[in-house]
Parts: sequence; structure tokens; C-alpha cells
Amino acid sequence: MHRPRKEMIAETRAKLIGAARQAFGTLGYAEASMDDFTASAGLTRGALYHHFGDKKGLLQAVIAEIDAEMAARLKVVSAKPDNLWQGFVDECTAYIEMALEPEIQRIVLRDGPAVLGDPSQWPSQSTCIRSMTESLQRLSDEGTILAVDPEAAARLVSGASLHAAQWIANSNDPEATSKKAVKAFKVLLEGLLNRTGKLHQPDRPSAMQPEVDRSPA
Amino acid sequence: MHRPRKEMIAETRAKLIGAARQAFGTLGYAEASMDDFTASAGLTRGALYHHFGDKKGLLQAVIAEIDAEMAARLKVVSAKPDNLWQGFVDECTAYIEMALEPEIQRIVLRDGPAVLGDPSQWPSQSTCIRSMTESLQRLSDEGTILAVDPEAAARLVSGASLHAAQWIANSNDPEATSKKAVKAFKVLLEGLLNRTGKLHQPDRPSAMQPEVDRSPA
DNA sequence: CAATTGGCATACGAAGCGTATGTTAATAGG
DNA sequence: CCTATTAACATACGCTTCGTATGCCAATTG
Repeated sequence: MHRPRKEMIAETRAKLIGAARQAFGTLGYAEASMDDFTASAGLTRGALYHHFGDKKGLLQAVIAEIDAEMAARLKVVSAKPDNLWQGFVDECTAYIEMALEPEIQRIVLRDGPAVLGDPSQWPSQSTCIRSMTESLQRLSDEGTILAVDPEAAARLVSGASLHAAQWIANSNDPEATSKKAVKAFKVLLEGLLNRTGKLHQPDRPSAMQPEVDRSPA
Repeated sequence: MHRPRKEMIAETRAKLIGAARQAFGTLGYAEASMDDFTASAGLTRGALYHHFGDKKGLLQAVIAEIDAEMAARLKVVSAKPDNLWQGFVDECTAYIEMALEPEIQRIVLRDGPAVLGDPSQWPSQSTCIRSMTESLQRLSDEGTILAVDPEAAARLVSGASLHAAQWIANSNDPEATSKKAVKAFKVLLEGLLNRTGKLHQPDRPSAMQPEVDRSPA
């Protein structure tokens, strides 16, 4: 019943992905030498080409792993509040906070699109978008927001979030920038709200947290 | 009177930038061989290294050229209507349309960030952002929009625009996708509008088609 | 008209990627 | 239990590409 073989293989894959993730995240995709980071995993490029085909294939695997983690985090965050709108707002906030992480910025937001093409084509990125889309669909059904295409709104909101995050992360004063960005973001999001009377809002819908409140520079 | 020297130099630079722009736009930065596209310009890499230092320097120059063109187009578009809000909306629309162009997508939106780092740090990208920021500042002074930080709003709106454009450009049905995206975009933008009475609007500020469409899906 | 600067080409070295070819170890079948 | 085949990896090679160091020629300058 011992299957050391399959386990060893999975371990090899994991080691390669881990080493590549580290190298891509710090040096960037182009500067990361396959010889170097396979060696740091105690392997050679032979293993890499066997499992992933080429360098791009490895990047795909790394991004898939990161994106799975992101989607899981978003699911948890958005499901926590009983208020749907609050859940959506929390989801957006979590999205921004994730996009502040250097590893995600570098691998997913910059190198990924350059090497693999537009993210809207990836199966991975769709995961996060789908999560937001579902939240918006429910809000639309509920009558909390206006009748817009949920996927379209999700993509616009995620685009705004990502750019806000990049702006904040690279700002001289991330704290102040974050405050300004979140405030403007909140105003924009309110554009989605259904303002024709208080039709179907089961709770106060405009309860976005006042700040992203990330750690100081 | 004849300064053929300076003219030749400028011509060489222009030829290099043009050839690189062509190669970067079609093959992408990484796949574009310096030997190949310098040869296509009737030159060698010697000229390139002399004028631009390295491949990244050339990419910077190419992006600067493209961005200057984009900024000029935006200026024209936003200044045309006498209504400030309409000018801003037109500017956003033009921004999306530019982001649909494959050359801009590839060079400015994908390879640029990967090679040169976050665009919010570039002097170039700031040009477009500054244009939008100024429009929003005027709208804010006018009282047409709520009091939000103009640069923050500009970055959010541009982020949403860029993502919308990428989504549209890579969609199976760009026509339908565009309609959905633009509609949702308008709804989001309306979040910026000042709805507390008709305070300071010198003209009808909501000249954007008022088809907010509060009908259910 | 000589000297020097600078625009650009050529030549060289160093990585890095991808492939082709081993080598070893684990499964499958008899 | 023994063999044959497959699969997981390593090794070795060639090709491309980048960056630099060097050289040449024309144009400016005094």
C-alpha cells in the first residue's frame, strides 16, 4: 500500500513550484535562471522540463497555485458577514489587500500577463472574478444594486481595485494614499447601489469599512 | 545652415524606435531580437546601445512615444464638448478605445509593467492620469461631482477602463461585451456625481445618457 | 588643416533556454 | 522471481541572444 513513488513525484513538483515561486517573486520571471532555482531545490532542469514542459508551463503552475490561494481567501472573507453588501465590500477590500503583496504584484499582476497573455483568458484569474460575479448576482437578485451585468461590474471593480492597490503599494506614503483610494473607491461603488427608495435592502447597505488600514511602510 | 548631422541622428533614433515599436507590438518584448529589428531599420545593435543604453532603455523610449500620442488624443477628446462632465465621459471612452488597440495592450499594458515595473511610477503613464485628474479636479470645483481626491478617482477609473478594455478585446463577442461593460461603467461613474440637489451645475451634468436603467434584469 | 569628438559597426565572451540522450528505479506480466 | 518496459530525472550539447570592448570613419572645432 506504500506508494512512495507518487509521493516523491508530488514532492518534486511541489519543490519545483516552490523554488520557482520564490525566484519569480523576488527576481522576476525573466531574471530567474532555471539552472539556479532548480539547483536550489536540489534538482536540475531535467525535472523541470519533464513535469512542466518549459519555463512558461512552470509559471502557469505557480500562478495557478497562487490564484487558488487567493480564491480561497476571498471565499472565506465574502461569506463571513450575513449582509450580502457587506460581504461584497469586504471581498473588494480583501482583493485590494492581496494585490498589495509584492509576490502577487510581481508574479500575477506583471509577469503573468506579459508571459501568458491577458489574464481575462486564464482559467485561474476567472476564479476570483467568478467569486465577485456571484456576489454581485446575488446583490442584484436582492435588489440592493442596480441591474447591471454582474460579470461586467465585477471586472470593472476588480480593475479599479488592482490599480488602487498598485498605486498604494508604490506610493511614497501608502497610509495616506490608501485612505484617499478607499474613499474614492467607496464613492464609486455607491454608484452600483439602488437608490430608488429603500426597496429591498435588508440591512444598511453602505457599510464599507472606513479604511483599508494596512501596516505602515 | 545645413545640419545634416543632427538630423541624421534624430532620424536614426526615430528609425530605431519605430522598428522596435513594430517588433515589440507584434512579437512582444521578450521575443523581439535586437539583431533582427535593428537590421530591419538598416542598423546594428551598436547604434541601439549608443542611443538607449540597453533594451530596456529602448522600451522606455517606445513607451514614452506611445504615451505622448495617447495623452494628445485624450486632450483633444476631453476638450471638445463645452460640458465638463461630458468631456470627462468622452475621455474615459477614448481611454477604453485606445486600450483596445493590440499595440497598446502588448507594449504599454503588459510588457511595460513586467519590464519597467509598476506603471504608476512611470513619468509617462502619469501623463494620462494627470489629464484625467485635471478633468476631475475641474468637475469637483464645479460641484458636479462629490468631493473625492481627483487623482484617486482618476486612477480607479483608469484601472476600471483598462480592465474593461482588456476584457472586451479578448472577448469572443467584443460587440456584446463592450455594451455590457460600457453600461456597467456608466453606472459606476454615476457614483461620482453629486446628487444633493442641482447645486452648481452650469449645464446638465448628467448628459451621459440617463439610461441608468433601473429596470430589473 | 589637424585634432578630437561622437555616431555607429564589428568582434568577442557569457548566459540562458530547449532538446537529445543517457541512467536508474519502479511497476507489470509471466 | 525474473525480465521488460516505462517513467523520473540527470547530463551534455548547440543555438540564440544579450552586453561590452574595440575599431573605424565622418563631422565639428579651433
